[in-house]
Amino acid sequence: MSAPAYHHGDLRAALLDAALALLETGGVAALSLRAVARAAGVSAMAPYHHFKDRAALVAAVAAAGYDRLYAEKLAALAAAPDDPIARLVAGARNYVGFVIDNPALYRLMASPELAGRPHADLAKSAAAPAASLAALVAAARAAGQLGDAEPAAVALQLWAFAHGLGQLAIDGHAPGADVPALAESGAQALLRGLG
Amino acid sequence: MSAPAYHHGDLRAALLDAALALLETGGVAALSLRAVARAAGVSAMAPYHHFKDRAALVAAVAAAGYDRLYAEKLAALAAAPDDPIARLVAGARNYVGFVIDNPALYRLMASPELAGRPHADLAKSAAAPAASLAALVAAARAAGQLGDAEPAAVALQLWAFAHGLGQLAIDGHAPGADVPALAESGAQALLRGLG
DNA sequence: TGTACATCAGTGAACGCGCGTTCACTGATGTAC
DNA sequence: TGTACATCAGTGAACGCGCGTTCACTGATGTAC
Repeated sequence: MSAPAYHHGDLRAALLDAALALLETGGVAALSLRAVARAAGVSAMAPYHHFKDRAALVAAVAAAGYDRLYAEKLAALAAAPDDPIARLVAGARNYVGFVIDNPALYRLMASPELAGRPHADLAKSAAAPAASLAALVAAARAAGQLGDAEPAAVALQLWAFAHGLGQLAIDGHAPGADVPALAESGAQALLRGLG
Repeated sequence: MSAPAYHHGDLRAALLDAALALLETGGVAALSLRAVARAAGVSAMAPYHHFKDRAALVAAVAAAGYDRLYAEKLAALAAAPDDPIARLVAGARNYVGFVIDNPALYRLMASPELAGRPHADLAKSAAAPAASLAALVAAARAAGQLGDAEPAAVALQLWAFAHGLGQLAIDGHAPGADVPALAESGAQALLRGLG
């Protein structure tokens, strides 16, 4: 609780925190095992007791990102009282808000570096947001609010819009715009046009 | 014309070609000066006669990407006889097609690596697609096809949709989908809903 | 037409760097008896 | 309660790698006279 103990206590969590901080500072390129260890005040080898290799660390950071995205921005919508379309629109706004608040983390989550070979924990974490989107689209469809549009297609199109808008925003292509408002009006328009 | 000459002839173009090939093979990470030189069959130092440093090479590759995107996919739409909405929809389809055909190149073009400090040639090349989108939106607006929607917002929302759909597709999130068709129907719906 | 010479476009060796990862180790902790 | 010992979580030195970039160089080309 004072002098640095030999055993850290919760080094895994500390490494993930350090990785997140490095990520937002220097992007994915800054996410080296050595830098993370350094930032956590631990020897270069210590992370190997918690992560098989660099790829495992990167995947764990991304998985934590999906967990936060779902918990902070999407989970509440599943049980909200509003009608499905309104919840989808709110979801788009929230999603874009997450991207803007965590640019480097989101870029990592969407990075092709992870698309390579599959990582079990990551796949599980990434599935929650996708499932909540699919459920809302299905609910809207069941309520007759989407005409006869194909649910999987609607979900993909809505996701694409939110994903793209968030990326453009964090890449500096929407200077001065009220991006969350554009997320809402765009999602609304897309759903209306598809229905 | 036969034995490798001391003077290459057009090493700059050869280096850009080699860079493109490396990019599609191994992603941005594979785009090192040494690897490019190696692929072009030239010493590690030769590229420095054509590019100030690695960043300049990367920017030149991206600029070439924007040039191709505009020339192959967008330029013809400016003068096409169809009404503006139809041309915007076709532009979205073409844009997504480009992304799918050139995944690594597109990722580089959209990469934050380039957003850092500005590169004159790159900015010029990137401006052409943006300008053609803006012009089509303005034409649609003038033709009364977009109600009183704000043109800059419509352009950004449409771009976001195409950008996001392309990215999701190349990241493997649209397996089995007819992505260009989704680009069309989504753009159509978005524009209809916004107008 | 010939020659001198500046310039251009390449070479090749070398540097220092941060990286991922290996190896053999050691101190701290927990558990069986 | 005490002790033996397995296991866990850390250390620190060392490796080999590809990289960007520097330096001093050299062969090929083009131009002035």
